[in-house]
Amino acid sequence: MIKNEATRGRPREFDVDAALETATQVFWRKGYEATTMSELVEAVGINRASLYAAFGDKEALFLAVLERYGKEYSQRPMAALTEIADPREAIETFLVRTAEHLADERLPRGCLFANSILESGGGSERISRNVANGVAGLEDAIYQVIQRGQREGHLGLDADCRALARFYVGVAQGMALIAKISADSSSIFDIARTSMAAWPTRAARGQGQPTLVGQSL
Amino acid sequence: MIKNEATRGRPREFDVDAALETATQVFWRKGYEATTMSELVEAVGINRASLYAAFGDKEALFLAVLERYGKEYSQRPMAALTEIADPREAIETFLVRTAEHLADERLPRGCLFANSILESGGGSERISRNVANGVAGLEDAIYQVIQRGQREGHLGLDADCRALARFYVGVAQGMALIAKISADSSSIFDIARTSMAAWPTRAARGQGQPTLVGQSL
DNA sequence: ACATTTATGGAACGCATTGTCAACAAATAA
DNA sequence: TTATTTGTTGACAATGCGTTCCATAAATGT
Repeated sequence: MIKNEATRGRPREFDVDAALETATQVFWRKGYEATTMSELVEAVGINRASLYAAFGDKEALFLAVLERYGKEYSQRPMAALTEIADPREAIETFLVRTAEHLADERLPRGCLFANSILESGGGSERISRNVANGVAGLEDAIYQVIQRGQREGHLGLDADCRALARFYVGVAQGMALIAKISADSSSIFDIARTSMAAWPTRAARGQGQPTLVGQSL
Repeated sequence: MIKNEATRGRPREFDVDAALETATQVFWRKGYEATTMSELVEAVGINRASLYAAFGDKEALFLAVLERYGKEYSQRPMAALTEIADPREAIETFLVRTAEHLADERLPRGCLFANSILESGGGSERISRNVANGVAGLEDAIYQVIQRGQREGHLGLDADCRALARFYVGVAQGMALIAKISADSSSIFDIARTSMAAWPTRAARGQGQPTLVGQSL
């Protein structure tokens, strides 16, 4: 976390959060490796040493950017998973909001998390772990929704909740990747819409009658 | 293309294709930006100048690597789309082979094409176009299979072939992304298997495509 | 044999990049 | 005021990067 207040000494002349937002845009557009500190310095509009003093080195700055991105940009899609009672509708809304996020022309292309995943391997270990944790958190949130839906009878007991959760995470990531290369945003909406056809209805084709034994994972 | 034969002069002491394969591994593991020429020189085991003489600069080498990767590694999954008559089985096999490719522990993590998508924006324009063309080619190949299946009556006439093709491309990309971060390869097989549940049967359950708030095409 | 062509090895160049330093400025606490 | 703490500034060091050059080695054609 970046400290934002000091009781003694000269106060900061720039807004930390605004600087972080600007840095986010640059990293998002160009990627971690390809972004230079000089670019960041110029974009943020402060001195080089001030940037280092406030955030540490490039890796620390990027980690702060990732954290802020998670709170600022992925909140709206993720919220659908807890706001909406019906599990199918919750996930559909999550996907649509994700697509809207990816299609927003005011923002850089793709998803910063997904972009960072592709870079993992060449980059630092901490960055990879950070992003991997974010994705794992998403899978878990989706899994909770689906499992609750199964308990409440919206899904058949034969549905594989873990596989479904993994599938919708994969769909979201696929959309993010396509959004990076496709100028036409209709692709990602096609993907979101089509993926909902994989949703298991309770009366799945001819499986045995549900047992009362709680199973899963 | 790289010339491999010369009638006059001293013959090359290394195998061009083997060098390209080694370079592929390095780029694949570390990414284009993060890979240095020194690493490539060391990995290939030849001299710096020889590498430049044979392939040109870093970008040209990477383009050669991309071309070779397309032929060497994506051929087997793609071949399923033309080999197998039944459209559903063709796409399912394509996905499974893709998953097998991604799960192969002898190979670097992820898919080189998918990994390279990130470089679009930070990297060169030619690389972006190259990768985008590859993805567009995949979408088209899948589209052909689905459309043929529709003509031959395997799919209902109400199926949206374009959306389906985009969906399965997105699934493949999502799998490639998950393969980068998940140590457990069961995730990608879950994704491949679950995505086939979105396949439209001829006697689709009455309602046709699910409704989705907001936009489409 | 000689001239020509190409590959090799190692050093070197020019430049970009990350990160740091010491001096100066501006605030608070006493 | 004075001391202290902290932010700002511009320049600078240190390193690593992609790329090229040059002398040498090894093949072919005449």
